[in-house]
Amino acid sequence: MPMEALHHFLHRLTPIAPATWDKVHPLFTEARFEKGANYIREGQLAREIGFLEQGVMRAYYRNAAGQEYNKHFFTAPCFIGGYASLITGQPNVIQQEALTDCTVLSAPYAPFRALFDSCPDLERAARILAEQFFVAKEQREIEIVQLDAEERYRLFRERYPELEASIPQYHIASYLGVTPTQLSRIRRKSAGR
Amino acid sequence: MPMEALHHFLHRLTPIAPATWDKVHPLFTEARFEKGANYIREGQLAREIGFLEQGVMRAYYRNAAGQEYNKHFFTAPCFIGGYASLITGQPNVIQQEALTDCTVLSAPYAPFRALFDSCPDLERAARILAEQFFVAKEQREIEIVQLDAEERYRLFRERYPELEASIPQYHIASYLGVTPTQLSRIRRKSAGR
DNA sequence: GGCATCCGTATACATAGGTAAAGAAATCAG
DNA sequence: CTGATTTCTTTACCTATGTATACGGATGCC
Repeated sequence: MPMEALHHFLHRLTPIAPATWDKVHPLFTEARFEKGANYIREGQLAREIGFLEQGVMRAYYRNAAGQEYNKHFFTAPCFIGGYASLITGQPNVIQQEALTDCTVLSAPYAPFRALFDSCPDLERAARILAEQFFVAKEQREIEIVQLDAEERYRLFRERYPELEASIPQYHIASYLGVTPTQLSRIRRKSAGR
Repeated sequence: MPMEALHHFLHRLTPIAPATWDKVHPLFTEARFEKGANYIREGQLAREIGFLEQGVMRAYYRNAAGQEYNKHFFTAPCFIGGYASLITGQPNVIQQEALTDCTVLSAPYAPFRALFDSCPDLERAARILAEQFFVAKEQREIEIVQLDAEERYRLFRERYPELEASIPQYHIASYLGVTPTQLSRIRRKSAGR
């Protein structure tokens, strides 16, 4: 089956009728993004929903001073894209960049969402996905506020054991909300263990 | 119409068929919570979904050391309840406390969610609600990480102009992620303006 | 009115983490 | 291999904010 990973991912959210899948999958087309390429850019309206088949991406926010904050690391398989912009119709404030060579399935969001009317199972998948996104965000909020950088680093290593060795440390520092300097101090301190 | 505010709130998310509303509203019962009362407690499974008709509540997280972090202020009308716990089935880690006398419509979540099967419009409302929750969380994450406490205070005052005068400042400090001491310093500094 | 409690503010000190700059190490291009 | 570039670490110094504590004003109870 083509787009096996996407089909499987949706199915784990909720059972998807074959008739629904027949309408969904033709919307998606495959594209490659080389390491360093941007999937979405800030300032534009998001119009596509993406599914990361292979690779690692980062979603980041860049403030007026040009400083970047790594909001999230996407590791395949998962949905990507400017979700908040898709939902609100406001210009996107998040950028997403390939940290490795990536394969992405991409679909225009308007016809995808239009399928919700005739495919309640697809809308259910979207509901569950949004709920999971919310839960993840809530958990991250508590981690940011309650844990210090050292504990957040420990959690990061547990959660993304493969990532640490494969991406630059300044990206990790940015995800943790500290400078590379501080991450280096933390690493030195915990090196004994 | 009874439960007018709830009906109106749902309708603003997406049109709700009369037949759907006829199944939804009997699930809800009204309850009063006096200032200081808890709506949900940590450590238990959330089983109810609530709708705040009147009043102000705070959602807070309490860590092992007993320190509290005010995650959110609910101002009627809005949904309340241990949303993450309802979704994941994991024990609730958030508490919600009435900051003023409150009126709440409460429904058991299991039969509410069961209506999604026969009422796609209700599932759509739930999807849109979850999406809005996610967008709000994403925005708050960026505020926490990108803004310093002084700017977050300025934002808080813009966003909840009535709240500042009506709740203790230590609750505001906790929402901002600083101590009352620090909020006091910030207030002194910006008093000139 | 008088007392107790709670809350906001102030002060002194401690600490996590930022900034800047430089050196060390690793990676990459030719 | 070699030089250039990028990344990681270290150091010195500085700032924001936490902790602990004390004080004073408000509020409420008797």
